[in-house]
Amino acid sequence: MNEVQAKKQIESLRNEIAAHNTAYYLEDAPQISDFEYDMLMKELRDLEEDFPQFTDVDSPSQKVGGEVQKSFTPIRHPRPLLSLENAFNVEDIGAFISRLAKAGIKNPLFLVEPKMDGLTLSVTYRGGSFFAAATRGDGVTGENVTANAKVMRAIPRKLQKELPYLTVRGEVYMPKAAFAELNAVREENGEALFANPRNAAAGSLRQLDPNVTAARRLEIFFYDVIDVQGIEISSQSRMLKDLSALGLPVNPEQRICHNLEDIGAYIVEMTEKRHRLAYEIDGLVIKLDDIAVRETLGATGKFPRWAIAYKFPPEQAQTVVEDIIVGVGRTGAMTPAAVLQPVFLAGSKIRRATLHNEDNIRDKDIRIGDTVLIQKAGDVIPEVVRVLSDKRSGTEKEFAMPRFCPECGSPGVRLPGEAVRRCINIDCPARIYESIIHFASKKGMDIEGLGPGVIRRLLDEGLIHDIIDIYHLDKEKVAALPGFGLLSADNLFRAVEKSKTRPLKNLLFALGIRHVGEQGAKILANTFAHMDDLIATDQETLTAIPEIGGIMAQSIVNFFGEENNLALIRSLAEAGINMAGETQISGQTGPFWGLTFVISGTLPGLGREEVKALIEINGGKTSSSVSRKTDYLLLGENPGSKLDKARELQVKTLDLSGFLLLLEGEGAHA
DNA sequence: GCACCTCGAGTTCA
DNA sequence: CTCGAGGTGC
Repeated sequence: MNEVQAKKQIESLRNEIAAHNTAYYLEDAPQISDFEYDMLMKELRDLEEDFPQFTDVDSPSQKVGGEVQKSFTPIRHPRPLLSLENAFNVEDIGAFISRLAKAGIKNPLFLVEPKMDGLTLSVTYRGGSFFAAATRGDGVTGENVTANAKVMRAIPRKLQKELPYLTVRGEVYMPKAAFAELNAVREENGEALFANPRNAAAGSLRQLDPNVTAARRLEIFFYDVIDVQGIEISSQSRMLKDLSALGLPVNPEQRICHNLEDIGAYIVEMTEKRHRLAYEIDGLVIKLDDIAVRETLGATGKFPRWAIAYKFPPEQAQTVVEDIIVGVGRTGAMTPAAVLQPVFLAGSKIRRATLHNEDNIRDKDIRIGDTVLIQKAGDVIPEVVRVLSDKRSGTEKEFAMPRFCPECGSPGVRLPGEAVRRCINIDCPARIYESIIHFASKKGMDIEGLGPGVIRRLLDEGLIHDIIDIYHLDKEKVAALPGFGLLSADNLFRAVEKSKTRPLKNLLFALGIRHVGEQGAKILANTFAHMDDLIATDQETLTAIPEIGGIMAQSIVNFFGEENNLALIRSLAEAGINMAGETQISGQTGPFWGLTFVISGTLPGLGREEVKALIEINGGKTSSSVSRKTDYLLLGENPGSKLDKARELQVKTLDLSGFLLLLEGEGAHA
């Protein structure tokens, strides 16, 4: 094809796609199938790739799957969308029921529904017509996704009855089959795959371009009325019938239960049945059916008292340990990992699982060739639960921890009383590589664009050998690297330049002094006015600092006793890196003064570090684990074991909206 | 010396 | 998130 033909073809494809895009906005306009639409798009992309001279930012191909969308307008919910307390076993539900009994509720009636694994959407109708839709967001403020919800066929434009006003809450999901189909197409097109239907649904709904949403099959089940004029709501079961009569999709799978036994039986039934459902569920929601009774209960902290969410136990899978390999970390720690026969588990393909240390392998008696049961701890990190020993054939090989570093051959030493074996060679290539990653990381010098991949290449090409080389890179040589250009080399240089002004605490963390982590670095940077003061100090002075004991002090003194390290710091100073400490934030002020927070799970909208900074600015402290001294556990999505601990110790919990309310209200000590 | 808080270090997949 | 180990208070 010549240029002229290509240009013509590209234009006509763009027009055709644009026409279909507009058609999606119009009711009952003729629609092409998802498949045809994708094919048109693919053809356009291919052509644009072959003839980049015709590439145009306005092309419909550029609007799909591009950059992360950030321009949805925030919408404040009329009433906060509360999240539910979680139950992980029948005992938790038992406790929930006894709490109800204690509150004087006799013969309660429960409505139990599947807990859809999707994303919450609130939809508003005015005069019986679709008006707006918003995501849950943090519960108080969501994102306006009206344009996208409008193209979802599962959400009716008009209700069967003309209510003056209705805001309902539902869960958007992508059926398993649609998810599989979508991923198959994406794979064919060489696009990134979605990990699971929920991510696919979320990704499809949160699109700048509603055409993408329209092309995906999204469904919704409604299950709650936030606000209504025109009908009386007396019970959950009645409400579901009413919603259904209005033409809103409602999950037919639901059951009335009278007691813990009923609920337990339903859990058993659904645990088995859930794999046969067309959509994914991650638990069951147990609600008091009677709305009037609910109102006598109200809400505790941030959860309504009248409902609880049961979560299925983590999915487990069987696989075979094909090998056990040993990696070497920044400190020389030799960490064994199981290479697994790839297996799908909870939305991702698992190939490896950490085995922590040699003792763990011995305790669980894990051998190469064993069939093992794995699960994801906290829904993310795979772990070997146990060996299925009756599947042993006798050909399995016992694993022996190597005595020498697999990277450099130096001895690996295990100190008495320690669980890990460490490579003792300070110049071990693996250790240098990991040290540089640590140095450039976010909590370290925060050099954007200098991640593991780039560092690997710079090392391999001999452009860097050590940390200090980062500040003496040759721009032309970087630009000449495969995959690099003038622009990316320039960006890297700018990021390196920017890192020179980081606060001292970042530098101290970046240096990777043993036993000095994020917290330790912060304390040191607040105590010493300058790096030179820290270098000149002695062990005694260090030990006198709160939170710094003998071992940490020793480690710090040792570090600055090494000529290599001093030379590195001198060179860094010459390169212009900031060495001045921070003036301590003083004063006992802020709404959170004296309060300790622990964060669990992922927080929608806000990053963990941002929340942490927010707490500290307001005088509060954050900690990584729940204890009796914890004032609040801040709950994100999918909280892990910290929630169990908090419940055990009766620590108060907050979700993000409750947290923000606390901050605004300044009633933190009430 | 012990119990209990905290922190550090390593980790998986998209 | 989990594990191990350092720091502190009793």
